[in-house]
Amino acid sequence: MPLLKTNHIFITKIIIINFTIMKRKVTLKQIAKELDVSISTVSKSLRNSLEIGEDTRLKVQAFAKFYNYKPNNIALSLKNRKTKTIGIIIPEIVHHFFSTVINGIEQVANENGYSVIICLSDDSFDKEVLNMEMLANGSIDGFIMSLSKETQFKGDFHHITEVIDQGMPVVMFDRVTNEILCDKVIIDDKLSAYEAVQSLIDKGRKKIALVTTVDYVSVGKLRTDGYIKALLDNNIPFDENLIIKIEDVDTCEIIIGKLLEDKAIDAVFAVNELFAVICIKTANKIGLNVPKDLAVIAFTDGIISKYSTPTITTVSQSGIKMGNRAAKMLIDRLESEHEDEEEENYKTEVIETHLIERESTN
Amino acid sequence: MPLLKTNHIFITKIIIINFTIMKRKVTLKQIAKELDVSISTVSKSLRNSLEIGEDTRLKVQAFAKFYNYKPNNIALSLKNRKTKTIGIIIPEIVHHFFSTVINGIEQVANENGYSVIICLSDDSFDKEVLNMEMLANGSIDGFIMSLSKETQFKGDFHHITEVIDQGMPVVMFDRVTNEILCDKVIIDDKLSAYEAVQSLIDKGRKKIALVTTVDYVSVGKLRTDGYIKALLDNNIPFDENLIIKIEDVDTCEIIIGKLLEDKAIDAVFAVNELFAVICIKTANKIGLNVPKDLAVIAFTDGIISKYSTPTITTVSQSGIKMGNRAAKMLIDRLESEHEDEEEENYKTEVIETHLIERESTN
DNA sequence: TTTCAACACTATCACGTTTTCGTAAACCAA
DNA sequence: TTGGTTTACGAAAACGTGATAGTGTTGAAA
Repeated sequence: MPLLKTNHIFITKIIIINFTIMKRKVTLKQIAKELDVSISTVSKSLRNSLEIGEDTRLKVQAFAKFYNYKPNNIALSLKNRKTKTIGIIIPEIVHHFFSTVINGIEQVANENGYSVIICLSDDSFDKEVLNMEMLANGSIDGFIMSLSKETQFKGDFHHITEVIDQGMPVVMFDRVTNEILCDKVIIDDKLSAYEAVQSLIDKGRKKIALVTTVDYVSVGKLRTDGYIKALLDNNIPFDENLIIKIEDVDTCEIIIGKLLEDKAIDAVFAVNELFAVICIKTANKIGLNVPKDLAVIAFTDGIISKYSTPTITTVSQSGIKMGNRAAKMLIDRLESEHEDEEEENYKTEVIETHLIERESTN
Repeated sequence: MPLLKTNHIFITKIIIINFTIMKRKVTLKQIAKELDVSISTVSKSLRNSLEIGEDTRLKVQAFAKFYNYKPNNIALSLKNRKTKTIGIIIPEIVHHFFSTVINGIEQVANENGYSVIICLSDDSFDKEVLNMEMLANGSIDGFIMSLSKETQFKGDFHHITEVIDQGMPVVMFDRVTNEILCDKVIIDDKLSAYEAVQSLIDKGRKKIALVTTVDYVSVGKLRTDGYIKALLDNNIPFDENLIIKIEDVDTCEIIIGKLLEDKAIDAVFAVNELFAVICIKTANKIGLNVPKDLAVIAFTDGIISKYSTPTITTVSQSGIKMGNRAAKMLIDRLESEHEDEEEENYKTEVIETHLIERESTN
């Protein structure tokens, strides 16, 4: 109690403690003990409650400041039953699109005082389930996720239903499914593909191939639909042999080579920029000039398209914007949830895309 | 109590509860109440303690399983005073190298039951400090980080010292500083640069330019040292005008163009693949052929080098491996910390690099 | 019959907060 | 003096868990 009576004693005492506990995180309890008051008094003083007399209040505040007291997040999380943390589950992170989405999420999250905790499914169903279960046990307030390939293939979404049933909000983006009711952020894959193919047709291309993924990936399917619709709307016969579905990136060069040589293609629409750049390289090898002999458009604008030679015309989907929107939707739901319990009006937001014309189409 | 006497009643009861609390997360307390035993009994039953009679034990386990009981992570974290979570702080995530490091960290973390929580500094000192303070208040057990440009520029590391003093282990990678004592994972930037430049010299290149970042970025500085040493060791006069330091990526093309046109360069060593690909594109524009007229080597092997035309020879530093090692070091320290308090023998691990020869050097 | 152990469970505390409620002491009016 | 209102603080509960330390009943050995 005489501790703070004079500045001198105050300082002395602090230095001693300083050496003793070595700046280790200080708690309310320790402050209380040191200052010979109750924990409640310390807590209230730090929140500047008028319940506490000014002397005590200032004393506690000074002490706490000196020790750099910060409330323990875990304790707060437990007490408030919310963690101010968003869980992100994505198939992979070494991927331009996904990392831009994370960036977008992180921006909005940070602005609103949320942290993000990231788990990778590696496109594996089991890892996706495991990670979700792990995070769902109290670590986070809500999910933002994009489905793994395997999950889309299996069509098993029980792990997602489960967390939603537990009252934990989920926002899905890009690779979504109709079988789950929740907020979603997507682009209009079909329309964007349609417009891309239409732009090729407008430039006089007649025989347009599609290089896509296997069917169960939702976006691949939708983009294929858009491709077909564009052809049919322009009275171009649809030839199934002009669609190739890549399963393994490492061996796809051969398949693409065959396509280019055998079919007298004059344009390629690729569902991602990796496929597109491989097409260009393969075309060059067999003596085709891009864009003269072969026009190439890729879905998803990334770093490759920008720096490839020739640069690649792409359908740009802003990952940042998707991330921003997804985070906004999730946080809105988290913060409103208290007021009106269970007024589930799920929304699906569509992010606009636009064509970035570069050298690979003339 | 008669609840579980017959299967019929058991099921009925469960369905009723199911409708009532809607699969909301169940706690020990709720199970205890429902089964009319104490919380301790439930807890012990679930950990299969022999203290509890078999009947009760099985009953509790069945009930818990049905309700998909999982212990609350936050409560565990508070109790055990560890979160099983690793905090990662990096300058940016939309960056091939950093995302591979995250991937590497996540692998090892997951194998050891850890989650990762990621914060981006956006190369800003303030954001780095803020994020660290946020995470240091109990959210994580330790840090893995790479310094932001601004932090390196300011040379202010008090936020890092602070968390280390609090007893929280820190592992730094790639962009590190000698001013902080902690575990580190780096590559031998100087040696790797030396070897890259030497390989250019071995191929007969005489006038080798260096395209690098501003000096305060630690790795940029080290790579410059290696470049200079290689030149001198080969009796090639070192010309300061052949070093250009890029501050702004968007406007650097002009500077690079000037360099190529004015100086009759026959090779470029770029400290990252972005600079390298810009060099190639600029060279092409002014009529230089890569690799005939100009050889190009880049530091850091990424997606651009692989798909650029021509493909780019690079110094490969495995981000995955760096991430693996960093995570291993951190976890080792976390798990051993209890046994021998403060036996701080910090290590610096050096990840080997190797040259990946591609088309941009002949 | 007493004593001791085994059994099967329960009470309590601690982790670090915040918050609600309670209560002495002091002051004031009647 | 009595009753009532401030003032200034403290006790305790709660969040969910797990460990430690009980506790009451039963059965068996002495």
